[in-house]
Amino acid sequence: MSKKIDFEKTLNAEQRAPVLAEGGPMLVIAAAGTGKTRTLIYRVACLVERGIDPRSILLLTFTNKAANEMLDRARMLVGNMVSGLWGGTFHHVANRILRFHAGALGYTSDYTIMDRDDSQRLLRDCITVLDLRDKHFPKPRVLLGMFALTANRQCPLEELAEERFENHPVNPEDIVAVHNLYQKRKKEMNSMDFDDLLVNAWQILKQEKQILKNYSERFQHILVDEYQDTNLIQSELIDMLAGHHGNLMVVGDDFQSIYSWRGADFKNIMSFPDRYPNTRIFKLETNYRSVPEVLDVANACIQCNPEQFQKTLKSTREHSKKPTVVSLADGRQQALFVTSHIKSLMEKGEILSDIAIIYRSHYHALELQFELTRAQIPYIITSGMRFFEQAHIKDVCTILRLLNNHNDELSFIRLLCLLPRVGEKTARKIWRALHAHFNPLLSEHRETVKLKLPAPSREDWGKIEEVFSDLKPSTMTEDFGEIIYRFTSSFYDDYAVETFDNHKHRLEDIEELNSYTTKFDSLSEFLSEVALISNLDAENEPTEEQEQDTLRLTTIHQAKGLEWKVVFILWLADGMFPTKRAIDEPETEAEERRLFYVATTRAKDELVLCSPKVHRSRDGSSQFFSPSRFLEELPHSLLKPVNIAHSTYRPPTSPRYWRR
DNA sequence: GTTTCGGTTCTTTTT
DNA sequence: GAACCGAAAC
Repeated sequence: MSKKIDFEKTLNAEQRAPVLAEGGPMLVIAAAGTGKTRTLIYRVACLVERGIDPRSILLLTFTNKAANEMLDRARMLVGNMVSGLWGGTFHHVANRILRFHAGALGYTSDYTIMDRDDSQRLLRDCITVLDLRDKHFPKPRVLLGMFALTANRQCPLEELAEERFENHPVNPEDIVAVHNLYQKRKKEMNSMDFDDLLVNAWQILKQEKQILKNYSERFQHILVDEYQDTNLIQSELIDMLAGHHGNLMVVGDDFQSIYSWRGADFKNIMSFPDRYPNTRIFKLETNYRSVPEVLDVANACIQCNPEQFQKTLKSTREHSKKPTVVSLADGRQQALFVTSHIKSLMEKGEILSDIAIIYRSHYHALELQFELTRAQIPYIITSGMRFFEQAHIKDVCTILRLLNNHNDELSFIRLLCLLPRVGEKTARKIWRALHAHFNPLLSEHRETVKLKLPAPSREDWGKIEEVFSDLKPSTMTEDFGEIIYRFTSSFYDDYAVETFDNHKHRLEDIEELNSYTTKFDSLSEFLSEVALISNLDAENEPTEEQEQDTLRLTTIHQAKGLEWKVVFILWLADGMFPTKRAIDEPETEAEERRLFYVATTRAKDELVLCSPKVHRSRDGSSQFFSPSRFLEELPHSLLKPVNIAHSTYRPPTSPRYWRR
């Protein structure tokens, strides 16, 4: 039994009010850096301390990282009393519900979760099947974005398509046809994409009254983080679960709503008091994080979004220096400047893990990565290619996925395409010959594949067969890392050496994947996690030496909720940040501004805003930019300008220089 | 008929 | 780099 928490001492009055409140609906408007996470954790701790069974608490977060952090910190407060609490992202919780009840929608509980790459491949095939492949037909990634919006906002796809392609030679009916086929194919494959997880969980609770009753009776206390970024489906899921008892605490900040492109609607937070008439509203406005000079910039920035509900961050910290704006010639000079500035910070005794570089888009940091490597400054990137989305990781996972779900066409195709002289056409033909069903453990199934394969690939197929031929059933449930080991040693090691020039690195990744399996009790659980977690390094606890001394590079989206002593924001140029697409689109531009607000409020002590003038493409062309409107619209007195664009720096002459 | 190879073009943000 | 397209090779 842990000792009593002293709420008086550890929380301020603003935080204490929602933490110690009785039940009922509560809306906590928590501005950046005001202890939002702290409030949620202490609320959980308070409930547990009052004797509430942790199993009746549901804590919904936006990212895996936030969920892990909260559960860890709650554990520190009340010890193992939090075990049994359901905490995680909406997708995790939806998945957990669906594993029990997917049958009600015609799935089996072993359904596969498709990641973005899977969805795009399937979509590409649907377009081909319907004979719609054409230069002017929208790309899979565009369609996928639209499908996600219809799913998460429950609005008709046809209208969305008409609006989106008003002046394009695209027939909205074709888009609907692709969508229908896509939905059908997923079901045949016993697979769900990310949106299906939410929509199907919602569907089950809507149609199966008894299931809804069970869950809503179980979860007597529901807490939701980052509520401003929920979409319609998510808010309805919450409303269904919490509807009866209304013991619902949502925490958020409309200023930090940065996911509307994914269907998030900050009207959810604005209309919360209307949906729950006896809502108590709490406000957290005392910022403990940033020096006043940083908050002045943040406050001034968000003033430019007239539609927002105005509130002002109050600082508790001593005055310090103003944020600097650095004018730079181009991206390379920016990289050089950031690198040398970091070096001088290190000389002053700053540690790397207190510094972060944040940016709008992944490619904004490319030149910097190059320069940091040259300067031997260690860094970790919380963005870009995700660990589990890399080709070699996905290749290895195909056999596990097929063992788990025999209808997983995408994995079957991917597996066969690893063989020489086998491409998509051949693989699909064999899939049809198997009647869209392949159980790797059945020798007759494996034999059918062998007979249909072209001669040059049969030898390699034999190597893959070895993995399954004398597999003990216990291996599949207890030690599926063994399957990965067998697959690599008999087949994939050689394949990797022939296929990738960085095979050594890739094989190390596979070993890491293998050791990761030990954390899981079942194959199905492991595969779910692989699909739902985005980045092994970023979302799991960093190892000690990483935490000790590495610089962090991250997109603003992924920096949400985090803080560093020193923050650099890259590419504050009109057309980069805000992006070209957002300029003169009032709503998107407002969202970009909120993004800038999120970026600035990550800084505790020092904020450095970088504004290069020229972007050099790899083909040698140059693009000129004005400074970001987010800088121009701020009162100039708030910033300290530094101009090094006209120093002795000479831009590179050869574009080839950039090729790595 | 299919796969593979080589050249070209483009990169928002994520579960 | 990776996704896409057209041409060469099997």
